[in-house]
Amino acid sequence: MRTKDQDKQQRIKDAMVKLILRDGIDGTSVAKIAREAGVSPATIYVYYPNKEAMMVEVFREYSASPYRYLMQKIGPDMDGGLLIETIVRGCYSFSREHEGIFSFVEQCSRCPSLSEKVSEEECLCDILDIIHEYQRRGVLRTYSDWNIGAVLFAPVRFLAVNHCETNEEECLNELIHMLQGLLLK
Amino acid sequence: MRTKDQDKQQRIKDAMVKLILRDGIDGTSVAKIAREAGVSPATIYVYYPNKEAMMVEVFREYSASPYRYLMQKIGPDMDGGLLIETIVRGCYSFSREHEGIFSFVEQCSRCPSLSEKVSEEECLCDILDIIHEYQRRGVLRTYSDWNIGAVLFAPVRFLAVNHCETNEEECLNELIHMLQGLLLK
Amino acid sequence: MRTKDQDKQQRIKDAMVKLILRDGIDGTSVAKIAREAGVSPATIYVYYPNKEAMMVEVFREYSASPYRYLMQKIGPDMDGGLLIETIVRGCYSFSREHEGIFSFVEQCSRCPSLSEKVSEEECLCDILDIIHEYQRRGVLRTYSDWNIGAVLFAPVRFLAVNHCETNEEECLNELIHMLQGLLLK
Amino acid sequence: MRTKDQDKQQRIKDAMVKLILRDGIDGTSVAKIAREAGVSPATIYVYYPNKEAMMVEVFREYSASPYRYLMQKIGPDMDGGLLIETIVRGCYSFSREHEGIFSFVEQCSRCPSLSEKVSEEECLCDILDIIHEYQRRGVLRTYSDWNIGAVLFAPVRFLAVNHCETNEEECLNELIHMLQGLLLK
DNA sequence: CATGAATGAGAATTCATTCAT
DNA sequence: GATGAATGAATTCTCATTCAT
Repeated sequence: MRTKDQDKQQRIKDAMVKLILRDGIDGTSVAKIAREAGVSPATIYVYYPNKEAMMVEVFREYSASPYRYLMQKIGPDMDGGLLIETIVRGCYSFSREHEGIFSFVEQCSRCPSLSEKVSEEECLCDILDIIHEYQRRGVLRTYSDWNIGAVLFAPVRFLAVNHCETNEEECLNELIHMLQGLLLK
Repeated sequence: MRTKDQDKQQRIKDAMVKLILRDGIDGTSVAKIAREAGVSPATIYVYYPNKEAMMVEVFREYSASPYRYLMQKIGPDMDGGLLIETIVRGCYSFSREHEGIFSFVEQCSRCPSLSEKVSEEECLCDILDIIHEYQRRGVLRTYSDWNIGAVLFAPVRFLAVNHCETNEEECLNELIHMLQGLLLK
Repeated sequence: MRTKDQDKQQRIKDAMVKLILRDGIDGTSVAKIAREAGVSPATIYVYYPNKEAMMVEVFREYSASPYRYLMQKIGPDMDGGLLIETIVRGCYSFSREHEGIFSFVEQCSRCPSLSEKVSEEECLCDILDIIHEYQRRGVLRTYSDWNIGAVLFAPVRFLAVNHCETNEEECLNELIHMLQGLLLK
Repeated sequence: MRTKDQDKQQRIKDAMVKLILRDGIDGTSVAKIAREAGVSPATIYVYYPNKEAMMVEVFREYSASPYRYLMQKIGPDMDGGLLIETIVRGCYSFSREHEGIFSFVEQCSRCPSLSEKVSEEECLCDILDIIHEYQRRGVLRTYSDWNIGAVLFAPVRFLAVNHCETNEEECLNELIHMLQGLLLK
């Protein structure tokens, strides 16, 4: 018995993400993924029962990853302003450092068949816990979770998606400033 | 006969939008669109040179439509608070009244091959002109266009995409309130 | 608009029958059929929605054909003995002259998914009407339809399937003789 | 350990027969058989060199089984009428009690690549020896072996295949009566 | 002996597009 | 302009079989 090759599965995921960044979900076939990953198309079906399930599973896995990335940047003793800055800047740098995953998740979350199977909510969970703590301590204003999520993450992703690359830095600083004014007490 | 043709082309667009809402971009073929529109696949090629061009053209056309929709709701004599409320509420109601177009544009704008051919910027143009006017009159704070767009449109779309249907109304009111605080002088 | 090519559809059926005779149902793919018929695999799907439906439709069509063949050989003024001889000999010669169709029908009628969709009964209908007439006229003994069908058709097909090619003629004569004794009054 | 192995091999055969009854020869893959048998696909290749050989071997084995089943029912001191009744009734009850094997053999015997490798003749052998004995004793008429086989087995299988389930019993009684008339002196 | 992983070849089917009318 | 027929290329996925343990 040969044992399942963890590395192989990772190569499949990487290939998928890379290709979807380049060609979009609808331009990415199982055969292409296999070629890019250096495995046979049939091998993919050892790891996933079908393309749809593969997409859902990888989407589920990666949809949390920007939040995991953020969690590592956030320290427990940050003040409110730094927290907001860290989140916004972190969101943006994630989209640059992990362009593939970022684009992959953005595409999947807009695709009806996929988005209904993975909820953004769950991923937000940990971050919201921290926000709640800051709210309890009177550092951040208390708005509903949906709106906190909406203003903290959507605008910076908007910038990332639309590649306003001129004045990137200034733009980001301004947004941070805006959100600090909006959310800090 | 002009009427007939335009009607046919409209049916093709409607079919495309309807199917992409239901099945996603990658689940929507020319044949399906033709069937849904009640025309022959070949007929589609009378109006568009190929599928890609069709997608781009319709995307281009519809990507401006939420902004056109907004422009009709905005009056020249609104005060700043109402302007913001109208924009946010308009964005949201557009996503509900034109679910297909909203989802279609969201999907296309995340699809690499399409998004690079249609810029969000152009569509924002008219709205930004109005915002600039309000800024000049000292009603709205002056932030860069990108950030104005980011905070005015991205969060409300975030709510629309994630279907936070419980407390929809409250949520929206809160967001409006937040943005008024952020943008009004 | 190109019109559907009746000849093309016939070539598809012929190819299917020919290949199933040679390679069996499970050795016959759509691609092989297409190649044999000189059309593209995709063309087959212009005529049939899928392979299963194609099989069922052609099976249905051909399952009646040995009986149609027989009907042409049977005259209204035959005496009972000749009727039986004609049926038995006709069955046998059909299996020889239309080896493909014979084998195709035999295979399909044993295949669970196909046989449940096409009933032998219907095909027997016309022949049984004639038998009934002979029974009414007191020429043939009255047995149930199922048993009439069973003894008239099954044994001769048994011979055809098992290719008892030595003494083919004698064997057939003997069987005719047996059935005349059994069925004639 | 011998027991274990034979058990495994039997499970493979059982799985094959069960699946072929349900899905037909062409719907039954090695992987499915393995899953149904609770073994690895690779294990099947421990017992058989390939699928074709497995089919042939099991077909050969099982093609004799209705005749073995019959042999157990036939006593040496039966009179001719009872012999015929026992054969016909036995054939029918075998098809009901061992539906899978019956359907499996029927399918295989129509499949060109398999039927040419297994001859019905051999299987009939023992039964024919008994028939010959009855013929020698002047109890049964002397017809050729092919025709004896044809009338004794084909009609009752015809009934079994076509599931004339209404009046099953009467139908069978009638057929027995017919064949007694035909074959008894 | 027994296995799950792995695969090249091929399955059925759909695709975007063009052809002939 | 409009169409259904036709198709080469590509799709997703399964196949029988072998490999490595």
